[in-house]
Amino acid sequence: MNFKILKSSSNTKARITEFTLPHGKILTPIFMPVGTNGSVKAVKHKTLSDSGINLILSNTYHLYLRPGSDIIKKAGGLHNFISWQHNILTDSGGFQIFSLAPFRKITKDRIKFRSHIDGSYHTLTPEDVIELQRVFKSDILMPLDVCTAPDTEYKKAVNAMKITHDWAARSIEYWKRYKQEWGGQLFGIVQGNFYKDLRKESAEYISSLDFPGIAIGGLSVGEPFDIFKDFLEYTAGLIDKSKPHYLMGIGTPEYIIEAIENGIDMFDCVYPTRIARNGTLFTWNGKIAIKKENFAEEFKPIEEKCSCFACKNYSRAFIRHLFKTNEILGPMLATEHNLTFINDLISEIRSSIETDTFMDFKKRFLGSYGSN
RNA sequence: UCCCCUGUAGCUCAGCCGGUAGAGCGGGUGGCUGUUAACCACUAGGUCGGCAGUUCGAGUCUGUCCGGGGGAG
Repeated sequence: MNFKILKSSSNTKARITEFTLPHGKILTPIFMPVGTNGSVKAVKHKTLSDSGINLILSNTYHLYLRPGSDIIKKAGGLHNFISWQHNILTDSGGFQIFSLAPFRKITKDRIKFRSHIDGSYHTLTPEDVIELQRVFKSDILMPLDVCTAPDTEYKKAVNAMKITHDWAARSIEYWKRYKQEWGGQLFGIVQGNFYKDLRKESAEYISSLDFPGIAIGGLSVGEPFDIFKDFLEYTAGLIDKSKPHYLMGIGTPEYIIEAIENGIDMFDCVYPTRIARNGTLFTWNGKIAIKKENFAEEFKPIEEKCSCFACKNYSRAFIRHLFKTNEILGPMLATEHNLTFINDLISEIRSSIETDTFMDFKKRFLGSYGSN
């Protein structure tokens, strides 16, 4: 994978790194848009690649249920199936089974659950989940893990962590048998809920295994921002620094900045794309809800400093009109804009790390963006 | 001039045999963080055209005036 740290901030843990995946080189920090079903909702693949995005996230659980791995196998893998020749990280689906399955039972060696689509019964082992991602030919694979809610009692958190660790070891063993086939990289996931001793144990254990990258899971699951920051800082400080760091499921500009400050290299989130579809847009002066009446006659772009297609061609008034009339173009333009905004934010952050002025940038950004 | 229909929230309209009003849209607010989400939740607006009757009680019945729409001449 050839992981290299290109630049480190002197007064924070922020860093610029690069590594190579089967479908091209990754420069971090990087935000991965979420395309659960192989499509980032409301945007074409070309729109993504044109704006420099070369790593998206898909979901093993969703793709396993629909269309099923047989079809993806017949298509020649996920890249061919969805017609995306850049990198794909596939999440395992542990989080989905945790968050949405109406029925689930986790035992020591497998997970049983019912489909959210038709209620059908399914069983997956950690090996099955790696096998699915092998069929997909994912560039980054994630192992099945057990995610827990913030209010989970200690004993249950311990149990979930132990199962996660056991499955991590099994996943890596299975992956090692086949990884040469296509070069996909398996990341480990740190759990431990909101207990520092468990976070420490998990970070150390996952770091001790032979994963090419380390992910932090189980954060940003409903806890207050201060708790998130506390556990992020604590956990990120304990993972192997010679590997890429991936914080799962964030976020907003504030969360992203916090993550980068703590040495996180990669993150993914539905937030920018989902709020876009729901009519909320990022600007350097904070978010705006474009459907509000006060934008009805604003003939300027969403964000003057933005170079996205929406900002180059359309006014706030028109985009509001698209949303009010329920035109599909509204969510499309909004999504493109929000992804561009996050990309621009991250490239500014990268520049600030280059010049070792990350904290100055953070202060300046939050000063104008606000902390909403 | 006569006849019929009609006047209820910003808009379009519901309100059975009378018991002090609702919806959709629009407005406002909040939410969305390893996607079951172009979604969800909450909220503000009405002396029911005016006046006078009947009635214990009228948006609902009666009279009349005013404003719309249609028809006949």
